[in-house]
Amino acid sequence: MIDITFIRENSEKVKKGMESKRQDPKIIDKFLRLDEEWRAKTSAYDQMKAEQNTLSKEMSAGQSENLLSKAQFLKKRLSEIESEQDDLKKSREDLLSRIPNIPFDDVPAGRNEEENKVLREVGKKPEFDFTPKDYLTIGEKLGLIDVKRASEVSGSRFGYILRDAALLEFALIQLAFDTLTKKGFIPAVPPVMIKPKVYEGMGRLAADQKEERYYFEKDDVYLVGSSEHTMGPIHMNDVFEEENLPRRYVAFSTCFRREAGSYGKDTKGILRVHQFDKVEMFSFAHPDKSEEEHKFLLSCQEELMQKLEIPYRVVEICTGDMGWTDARQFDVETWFPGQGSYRETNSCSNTTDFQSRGMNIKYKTKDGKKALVHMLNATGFAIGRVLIGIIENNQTKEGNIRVPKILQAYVGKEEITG
RNA sequence: GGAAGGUUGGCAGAGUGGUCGAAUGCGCCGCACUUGAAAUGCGGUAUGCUGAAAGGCAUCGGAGGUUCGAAUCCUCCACCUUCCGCCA
Repeated sequence: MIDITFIRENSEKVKKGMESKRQDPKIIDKFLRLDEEWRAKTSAYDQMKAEQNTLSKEMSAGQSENLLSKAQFLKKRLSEIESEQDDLKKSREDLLSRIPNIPFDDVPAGRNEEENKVLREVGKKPEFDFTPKDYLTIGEKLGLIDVKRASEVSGSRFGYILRDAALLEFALIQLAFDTLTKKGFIPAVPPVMIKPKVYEGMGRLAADQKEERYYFEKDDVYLVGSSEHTMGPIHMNDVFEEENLPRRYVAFSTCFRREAGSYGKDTKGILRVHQFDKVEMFSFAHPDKSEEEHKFLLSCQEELMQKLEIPYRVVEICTGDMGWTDARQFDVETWFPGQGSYRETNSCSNTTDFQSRGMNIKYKTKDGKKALVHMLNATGFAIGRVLIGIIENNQTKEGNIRVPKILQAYVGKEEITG
């Protein structure tokens, strides 16, 4: 959630920010109008309530008969005002949930992913003396991926990860945890179900995201789309000592996404599925240092990719393509030779105080005051997509897959063959 | 799934209709005393909204209700603890 005082004082800036994120800036005017009405109503309510409180005190001191009729009138009037106030409050909150985080001033402006800014390309693209195949052809032939059977069992956009591919999954998880816990990240396996109220606070049930979530009506819980969603709330209502920041976690969980609105997009294979596993980094940082922390998380992502010896590029996401909660976002895109293109495998976001406000996560400043922390999240390995990267980059002429050096010890072999 | 008990400020814990935003203790902060510390004494110590400020309003797990007035009474819900059942 965005800072309401900031909207009141910087409405033009917020409108521009919304426009740059391709949201309707008129929402701000509507919001400000309602906000003002709500404040007027609140003040009227408070005044009348004050009158009632005084009256009650007088009655407790005696002479209740004389004052009773006045008290009863106040009671009736108050309940009317209260319901008007409630309506205003609801509409106001509804509008608030339609305002995203505002990008930093120096985020590249742009409408869609075509205007993202490539910062660097790292690693040498493999050269093949044959036409490289796509991961699904190789994976199916070697018995590593089965989407046909998965679709019969579970529907479209599911996959079985089998044999050495399943072993590779655990190897990747282990590699990520080994690498990151050495840097002081706290290892975690979070819940994958989350209460609506908490989810809202994380900004992940906003108007544009709700359709993306799985929801169990009977239990009133959602399935998380990422371990980010339950790692942020681990410090709900906490106050950090300043010296304990940044606090970093590396979490593993399955992620669930309805993929609503992506019909026809990447329908084949396991690139875009309803369920996948992911290692995620999460950080709670001092607001003055969150940009620095953001770069650190990005460097961790790059380190992990470099350990796999797979070529990738780093992209700064333009305003129009950014996430709802983000003030700045980098993506790591992995080279997929079978497709002849870079595809998003990692994302790295600074949500500033957009999530910490909803979660009420603060730190104590040197002069004893409390202020909101900044919250950041970054993909470690999105397993399915990394597998694609490994398979396509390390394929051999014979249709086998060389196991990246660093994973060989985990998997127990140098090459995956049929 | 069944039964019982519980949820109050950083913590412990009092409080069963009005003077309770809340006793007391611990903790924490400040001051005094002290070479320093401990001990002791004095004072302070929840959050949010609103307001230029003074102040006002709200909050005792959550939502409703009764009442002129609710931490306190009623209803529903959530969570915790213990026991039974079930289960990896």
